[in-house]
Parts: sequence; C-alpha cells; structure tokens
Amino acid sequence: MSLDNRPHRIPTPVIRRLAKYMGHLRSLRDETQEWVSSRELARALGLTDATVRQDISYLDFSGREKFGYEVGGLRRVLGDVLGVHAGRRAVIVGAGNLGRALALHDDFATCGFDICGIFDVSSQLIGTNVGTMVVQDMAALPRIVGRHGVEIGILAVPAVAARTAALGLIAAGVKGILNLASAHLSPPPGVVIVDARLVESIQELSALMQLQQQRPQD
Amino acid sequence: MSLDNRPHRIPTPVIRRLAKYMGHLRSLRDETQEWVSSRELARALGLTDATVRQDISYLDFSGREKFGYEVGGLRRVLGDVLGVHAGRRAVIVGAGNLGRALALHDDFATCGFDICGIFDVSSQLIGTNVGTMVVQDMAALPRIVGRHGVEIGILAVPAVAARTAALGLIAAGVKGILNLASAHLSPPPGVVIVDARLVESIQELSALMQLQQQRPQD
DNA sequence: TAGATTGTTAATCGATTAACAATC
DNA sequence: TAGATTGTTAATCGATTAACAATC
Repeated sequence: MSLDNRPHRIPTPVIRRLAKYMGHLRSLRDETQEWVSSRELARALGLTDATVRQDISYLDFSGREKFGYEVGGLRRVLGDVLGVHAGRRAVIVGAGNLGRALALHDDFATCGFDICGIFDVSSQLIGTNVGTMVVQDMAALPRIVGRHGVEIGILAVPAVAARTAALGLIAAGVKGILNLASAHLSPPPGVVIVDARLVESIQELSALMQLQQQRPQD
Repeated sequence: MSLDNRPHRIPTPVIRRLAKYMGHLRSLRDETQEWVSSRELARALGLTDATVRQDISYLDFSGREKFGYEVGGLRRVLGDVLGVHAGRRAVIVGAGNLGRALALHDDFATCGFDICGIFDVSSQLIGTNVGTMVVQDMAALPRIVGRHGVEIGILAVPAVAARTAALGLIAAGVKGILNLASAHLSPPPGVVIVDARLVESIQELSALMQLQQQRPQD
C-alpha cells in the first residue's frame, strides 16, 4: 500500500559502499563460497557489521539468520542498483594518455560498461588507433551517441576544454558524466556528474600524510 | 600558550574541499585577480559560502573583511596543507595502460608531485620505455625509494597483485599509497592509503543515474 | 556612513554505530 | 537447545548550514 514501495533515495556514501561490496563479491567469483555475513564483508572492507547491514537494508534483498547473505543474490541486486546489468554504453572524450588508457582498460567492460567510442578535437589524434577503436572527431559524437544509445560520457580532457566537452556530451544526449578533468562542472537537470580526479586524490593523500607525521598518535 | 597552536586534525571532507579550492585558485593563476571571496569560491565549486569559510578557518590564514582572501596567500597555505610544496616524490607500480598513462600525465608534476620511477613484475614490460623513464623490476624498488626519498606509491596493478605490491612499497619505505587497484588494503600504522577507483566511480555514477531516472524530482 | 565580508557560534541535518529483539 | 546472525530502532557522532556580531 505504502508509497514507499517505490525505490527510495539511497545516500551517496551508501552507494559508494555498495560498489565496494560488489567489488568484494566479484573477487569471490570463482570461489565456491555461497554465503557471506555482514561481519565478513565488514572485515574485508574495513567497516563495521552494523554499517553493512544498514546499507544492505536499502536493497530489495534479505539475508538469512545464521547464514548471512546469499552471494549470488546479493551480487544480482547490487548489480541492479549499480546499473551494471543495464548494459550501459559509454564514450570517452579526450584521447590523450589518460583517455587512451581508459579505452584500453578492460575493467570497465568486466563490470558491464561498454566503451563504444573515443573522441577528440585534435586533428593530430583523430584517425589514430586505440586498441580496436579509432579516435573520432567530436563532431561525430551526436551520431554515435544516438546510434548506440550511449548514456555515459567519460571526460578525460584538460581543464580548459572540460566545459565545452561536457556541453557537447550533454547536447548529444548523454545522461551521466564521469569527470576526470580538473574543472568543476554543474550538471543541468536530468544529468548526473561524478568527479574522479587523481590530482585531488594524491593531494588528499599528501595532506593526510602530513597530518599523520605531525600527530602520529592518530 | 594553548596546545592548540599545533596543527589540529582536519576532517577528510574538509581536506577534499581544500584540494578543490586549490584547483580553482590554480585556474586563476595567470589572471590578475588578487582577492577571492568565500561567496565566489562557493559559487565556482557548488558549495555554500559558510562551508568555504568554515573550511578555511582550519588553516593558519585569515581573510580580510570586504575583500575576501588574498589569492597568493591562500594558495600558499593550501599548498602547505596539501603538501604540494614539500616536493614529494612518487613511484608508480604497474606499467599497464593505466600506470603508463599516469607516468606520462603531467598534472602530477604541475601540482608538485615528482614521478621518479615506474615498476612492474612482468619481464615483458621491464626495460620498455615510458616517456623518459624505463620500466624497472620491482626488485629495484627499495634502492630507488631510498636514493630519491620517495614517499608516495601509486598502485596501478590488477586486484590480485595489489596486496603484494603494496607490501613491497611499504617495505621499501613509502609512507602513502594512492590505490587505484580494485582491492581493499589495510595500512599498517604510519602508512596512509587513499583509494581512487574508476570502476567504483562509474558504478556510483550509474547508480545515481538510475535513481534519478526513477525519481526525477530530486 | 552604508555595505560587504569575515569568523564563529549554535542549530540543523545526516550518517554511523551500538544494542538488542527476533529468528533460525 | 545454544549460538549465530539478521533487521531495525535509538543513540551517538560528525558535518553542514544558518545566522549574526564584528570589522573595515
């Protein structure tokens, strides 16, 4: 009866941990382990068991007392939430070192994300090979996005080019952007942007190292 | 007098935003802008001005009423906290597509992190060129770390190899690890690990897209 | 002066953890 | 049965935001 049968909002920190759970279950893949407990997941990922149970309670999935969670079933519902079963297609914008590496990185494919194009504006790069793909002109983006039903754009361009590239992706019909560029982008309604910046991560690391050296007791 | 003149603990969310502020100031670099207000920083980065002021209050730095923060000074204290002036040296472990791309990525150098080696265990990769560097055997790691005072290891290896590689880095004397591998690592005391996983980020994006499509009002 | 902006306190909001009844 | 584990509530903890006095 309740309206809350519809999928509820899941807090972002929870979503991030769900992705971690998925990663752990994937590492169990070939093993024959059939059940996993909240305690075991927590240990493996450096969390508390209460957090794991709370997180899993957001899913349409139940564990079983004394056993824990059935590995295959949990993998299925996690995959549903994380959209890895949706067969999402993605394109990469930016065919520099990072963009090319991502195009060749088969982890995306392993996790259900199909990279179906790589684009750039540089005439020096357009036409060059990246694995089995050929770098295409940004002008070809709308056509490819339309033809393949591309939903995700991976932005691997210099900061100065980020805004224009993002607008191009959005105009082409992409609904989500993974932003590796060092520029802040505000998504229009209906578009989601997630930042993933290596420079910020290494700076975070460096700051934590600094603080740790100053107050080693922590 | 107070003991709290010593550097206080800065919450991780704050540190992450400090890195964003730094990125924004960097984008102002060539410009002649001398002052920046909390309001302006907030706008540029999608935050509130209260958050910006609260964050900056963790720093040993003061703004000026009616003017805001002096750009050069703020950049200096941010750089201190983020360790970008420390001239930190880093090595990359894993000379696959991602590792090689990171070695060639000059954003790290631009931000004050000096990549001074790339390592792998594969005899097929050892000895190959990556820019001006040559891929070295992991066995050479302790020597290089010692000689150059390397503090950071960037882990870009497959999940199965992550633990061994991390132990190698730590044994060699590295104090911080940027972990791009899909494996959870628990740092020993005195070592800091920050995770930066593209697969988790794209799954987070995908989940947010899914939720957005289900509840577009959010 | 009036207006803009900081620095900081207090209030709100949200996330994590502890605890425990229910269950097998 | 006893013991292990879930699911969930309530308590705690921490982060963000609002508000405003102080200042130039």
